[in-house]
Amino acid sequence: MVQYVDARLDASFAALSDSTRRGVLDQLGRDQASISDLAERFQMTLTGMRKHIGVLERAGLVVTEKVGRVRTCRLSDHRLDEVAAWLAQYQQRWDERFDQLDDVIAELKQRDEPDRTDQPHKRK
Amino acid sequence: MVQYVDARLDASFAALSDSTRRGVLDQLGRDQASISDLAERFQMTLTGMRKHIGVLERAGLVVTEKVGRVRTCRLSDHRLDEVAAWLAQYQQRWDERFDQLDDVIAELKQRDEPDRTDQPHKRK
DNA sequence: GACATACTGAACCATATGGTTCAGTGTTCT
DNA sequence: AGAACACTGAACCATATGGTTCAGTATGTC
Repeated sequence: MVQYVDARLDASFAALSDSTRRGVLDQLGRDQASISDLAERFQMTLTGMRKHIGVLERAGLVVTEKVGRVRTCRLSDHRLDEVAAWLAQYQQRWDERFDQLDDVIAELKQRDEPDRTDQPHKRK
Repeated sequence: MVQYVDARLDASFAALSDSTRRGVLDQLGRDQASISDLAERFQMTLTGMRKHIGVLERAGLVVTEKVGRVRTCRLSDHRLDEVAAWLAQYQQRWDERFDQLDDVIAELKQRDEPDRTDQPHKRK
């Protein structure tokens, strides 16, 4: 099951790694749009845009529905929470790591100046 | 200059779209490591790991330094703030969009039943 | 000096990506 | 019925990705 989360993270990050696709998400955040609309706005062929939409769909970020001859694209209810969670955890650990560095530095300082034992640490 | 941000976002998201690389970041968050250390832990050849490190370096997420014959890898001070900012903005707009949908639905209801103006909104 | 270690670079492989063109298919408009 | 429209699918292209092997090079160790 960890693998599924991993695969979804892979797909989400990969889908977001293209600025055209980020632009499409942005656009769909304003209003739903057809493939033609998006192709015109981002100056590319219908086929090209269809592929981007396919990537976003497979990543679960966009849903589409075809009515008559037009396929309408909308943001899905996938709020990128897993991505946000990964990122938050990364940043938290990053901060902790630098707190530890602070501690090490403080300890080294204490070793250098052993009589000043009541120095406050910056963070933590 | 918007393009530079775009390119950095591209590189950051692309770097994060592989679970081995996310694992490496995680590992480096605990402690610095050599290419050999990482290659062994993630069960791949030195050359393979070197490539992943190259991707992470180019994305600015990792810095390396070669001393003697060993290259040591560390997290860089790049805290993924741009990525976090993009994500936060996306989620914020996503929320706003669904709030707007609530409003539209409420208005439609009012138009259908003009005498019942005090109905509470239902959150989708 | 001989040998092991740690990495590097080139070459290769299969597959994916980001795009195109071109030839359909099905829908809507007149 | 015929034309215009919106999309689809296949084929193609150049480049990137995620991995490998193999043959170096530089650096430590005995």
